[in-house]
Amino acid sequence: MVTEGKVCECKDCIVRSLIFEHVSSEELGTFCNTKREQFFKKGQIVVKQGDPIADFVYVKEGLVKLYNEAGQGREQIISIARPYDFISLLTVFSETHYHYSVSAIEDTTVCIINLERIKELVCENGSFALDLLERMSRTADKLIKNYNDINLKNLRGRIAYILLNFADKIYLRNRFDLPVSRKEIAELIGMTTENVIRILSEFRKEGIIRINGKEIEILDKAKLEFLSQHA
Amino acid sequence: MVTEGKVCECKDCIVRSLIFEHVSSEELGTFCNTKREQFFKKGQIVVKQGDPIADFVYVKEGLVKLYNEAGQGREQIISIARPYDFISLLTVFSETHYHYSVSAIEDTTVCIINLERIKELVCENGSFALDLLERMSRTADKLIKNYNDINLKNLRGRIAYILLNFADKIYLRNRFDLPVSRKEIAELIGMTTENVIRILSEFRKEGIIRINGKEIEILDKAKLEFLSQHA
DNA sequence: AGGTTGCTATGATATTTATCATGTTATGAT
DNA sequence: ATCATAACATGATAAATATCATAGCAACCT
Repeated sequence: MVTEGKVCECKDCIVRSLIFEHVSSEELGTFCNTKREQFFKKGQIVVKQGDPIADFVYVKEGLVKLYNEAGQGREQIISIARPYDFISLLTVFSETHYHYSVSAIEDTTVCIINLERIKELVCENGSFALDLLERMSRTADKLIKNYNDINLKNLRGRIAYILLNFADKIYLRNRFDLPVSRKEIAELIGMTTENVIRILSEFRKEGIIRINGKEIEILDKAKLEFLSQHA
Repeated sequence: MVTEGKVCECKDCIVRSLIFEHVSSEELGTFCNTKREQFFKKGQIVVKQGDPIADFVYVKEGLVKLYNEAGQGREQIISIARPYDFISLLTVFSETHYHYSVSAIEDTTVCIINLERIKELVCENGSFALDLLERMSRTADKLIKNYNDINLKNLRGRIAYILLNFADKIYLRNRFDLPVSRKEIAELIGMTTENVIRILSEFRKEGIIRINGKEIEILDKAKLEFLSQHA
């Protein structure tokens, strides 16, 4: 984990207020002295699988992917995280080394807090502890639901699902640039690269989407929703 | 959730000491007054998806399955939980209704604590809060790893994997009675019932296992381990 | 004890998905 | 601007998995 970075200009950081709404001004001041921001360009590694865990990290701005390097150069993408999502939440309290890697898929700024500080705050502030339990609970639940949803779908359903996810959850519009390659989409939803390309081409031929390189425009959202639900 | 049950005879409950090792005798006394045990016969439902969440539940003795009723009468089994595993951990802090059902797959005793009491303890006792974060973190991490492992395997690898899981993690021996049907195995590892039956038959013909109805004996563990890793 | 339902088992066939090969285009480095 | 590499795209074929059908056995209910 890169340890340099300037101290957070806290008054501009809306992420902080969402996370630490139960923290008093005094406690907040303490954090401001130690919290750091780090900027990563698209493609850079934020957290490396196997590195010792020292920090609590969350996304302030940008987009990252969480992935598992499964051996033989293979990757499995676990999720794509955006602002307000925690990155390392699921392992930092139970392991000494990161189980996943995190890298930026768009230019990204993360906030970094020493994990010991977080643990101290958990011990001192019950409301904060409960809030953290809630966020961890929600993150885990979402992942499980996602895994189960994906596993029930055929290949067309999966592509429909992920396109709708980009449109409705990440970019909030029907026209966007994919932040990842076809290969990475395959790693995220458990297909091969060629099949991702084929299904996207089918959707283009069927007039469901328009493709211009990385740029995707959804033309028939109702059809995508149908495919996502009934596949 | 069934609400009747006799008060816990705490001195016999080794589960309690594992979970609440940071709790003082005074706090423990408070819990003893409110914690309840409930017995469920194989097949009975412990927690029903959609029911409002009021309790914190864990397995004292026996075996349960966590499952998602996915519509059209279909189930997806998320995991099998045994003593010391939490059952409802992943949703109780972030939702108002259970996202999963839980039912006993062997005769099972669970301990039940009112969730508000747990939340109060989280607020009062920082060490307990940290311990709970660690357990939740570990549970979630295990599930994610399991999903990712399973998704990389073909059908023979999945059957090998689940048989080894029963042998090494649940029954701690190479000969055991399956606690679930072939259909439920299919729901756990994402296959069809017929394929589970076929692969088990293949393993029997290849001399890898011996099958006697629900009773399974592993004859060639090295082969199973190989199949689990290279499929 | 008998009947009903669910589970197990096997065979045949259909469908889905992966793999391999080849060519084109885009991107990044020099 | 050029070259090399990676990504995208398409076609053909193989492999894996699901589906459908049928029969026998086990478990549960009356």
